[in-house]
Amino acid sequence: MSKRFYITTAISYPNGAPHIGHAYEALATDALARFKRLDGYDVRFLTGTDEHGQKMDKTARERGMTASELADENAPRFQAMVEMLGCSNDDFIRTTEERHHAASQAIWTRMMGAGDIYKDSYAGWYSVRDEAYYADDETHLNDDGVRLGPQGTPVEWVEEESYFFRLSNFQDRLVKHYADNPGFIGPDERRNEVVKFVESGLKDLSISRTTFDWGIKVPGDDKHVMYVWVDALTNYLTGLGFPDETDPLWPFWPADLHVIGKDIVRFHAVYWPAFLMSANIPLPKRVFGHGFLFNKGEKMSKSVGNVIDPFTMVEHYGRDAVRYFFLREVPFGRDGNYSHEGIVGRINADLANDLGNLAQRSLSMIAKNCDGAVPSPGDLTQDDEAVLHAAYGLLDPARKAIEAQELHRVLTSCWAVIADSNRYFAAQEPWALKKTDPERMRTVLWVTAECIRAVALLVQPVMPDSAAKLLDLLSVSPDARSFAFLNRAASLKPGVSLPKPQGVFPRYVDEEGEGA
RNA sequence: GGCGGAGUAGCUCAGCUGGUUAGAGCAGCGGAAUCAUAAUCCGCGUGUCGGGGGUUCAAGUCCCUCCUCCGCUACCA
Repeated sequence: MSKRFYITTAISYPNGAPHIGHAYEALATDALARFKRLDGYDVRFLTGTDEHGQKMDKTARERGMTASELADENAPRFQAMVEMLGCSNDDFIRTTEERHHAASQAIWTRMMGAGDIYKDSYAGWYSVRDEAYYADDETHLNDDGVRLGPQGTPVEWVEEESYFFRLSNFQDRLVKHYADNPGFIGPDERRNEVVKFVESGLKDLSISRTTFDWGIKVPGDDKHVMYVWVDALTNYLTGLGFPDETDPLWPFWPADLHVIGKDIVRFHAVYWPAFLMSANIPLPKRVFGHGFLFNKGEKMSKSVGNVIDPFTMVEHYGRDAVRYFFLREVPFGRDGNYSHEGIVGRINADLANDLGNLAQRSLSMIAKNCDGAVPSPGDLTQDDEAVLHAAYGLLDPARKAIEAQELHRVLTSCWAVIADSNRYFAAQEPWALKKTDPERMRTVLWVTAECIRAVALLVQPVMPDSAAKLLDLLSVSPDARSFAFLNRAASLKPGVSLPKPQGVFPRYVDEEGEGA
């Protein structure tokens, strides 16, 4: 039985349309999932939507609809986005589904049973304008005797009955877990922040609300709905059949990797493990917080008008190009920038010129000079061996990079081999060998095709469609495309006929009058 | 305020436990080649490594200090 690998994205909050940040997380996670699948793992990849909570309720009211209607309107747009991006998720969960209500209530009951949930009242200064509670020292009295919050808005003292989770009891266990499992939170700067945060002391967490009812009912107390995060985080369990531990999917738990945005690291690296400890469920192995995307250095916002719709983007540049751009350009875990110029640069320089043209120049020589079949190589020279060695040598470092979610590194090293191959091709001058030494020409073409095969195999996770086209051009059988074939033993068989070469990565040409 | 991170070529960044003339990619300039998607290959960088001080035979690389920027600092998600 192959090794299991359970990977998730955060679930998206569908109070609006999907934006590029959602797309980024989904495509990156998909690339990681595909990599693991190609590397022989039995992968389960879950994504979905987080549909409860006050914000959904509020947005729906503003639009004169129910939260449920709003969720039903937007959730399909997220599903469509994931599909449009070519994501290979095995499931798409919506937290409004019955299965999820059952799972959330089950984990609640377990935490309650462990004695970690108690009922009390939540009291504090509440600003209606800010929709936020403030601590005593965050407020002050102004000259009129009115108490104001940090934003300068009036606050009032409110008390709300609430269930609390004894988060304070988990401080030591969490700190120990971070120390014992240095890979639990990535990248390192995020772990640092979380550890310091937890070490500075944890307060119990209010985990129910009575001020609105758009949520999952607290078991045995219908006045309360669960705090959205209790519900949202639990989706990772629901996706595997929890609480039915006889579900065939349950063995995938604990999750190998939760891919999330850096803004919600705390929920995943502090609250979530504490909930699981309380419910006596094993902890996920790793939580990775990726960075944010900026439009030419500016944060995307509707008011600035620089929000990019992922659908538009993919339609315009192509799915694989968009996937490649984000995963190559932005070191995963850091913030990144995108711009029309940046994307076009990657499409033309990396895809069309470096890889696309390498394939085209070598494959068209094979088509014209080798009867359209894989050429038969003669003895290999040191130059041949060197470039092949580099190509076959891509896999091990790539595996290590993926363990740390460093997708960009995989691509950088692939392109280093592509550059090697172009240099090799130019230095060997097969077009000259055609007249002087046809056997040597065939060898050079075979070696080049092998390099392309290796690279194509390894870029499959990032550009599934384009990589498939490349492998088709090399007549690589569909069942010979996993990483188990990324070696010399599986090299191209001389004599196998090849289809007529055609461009895989078209060059991007700006349309007339198109702005950046 | 507290904690953490970062300031290196026009741009984006590598530079681990201090040690030959500080590197890569992109952009720019010049050349070669013509198999190929006008793609490819070769050559070209006098950078105060944020400022100042210090330790050392030797410091982007350690210590001190100052400046600038960024992140975290719990109940919207």
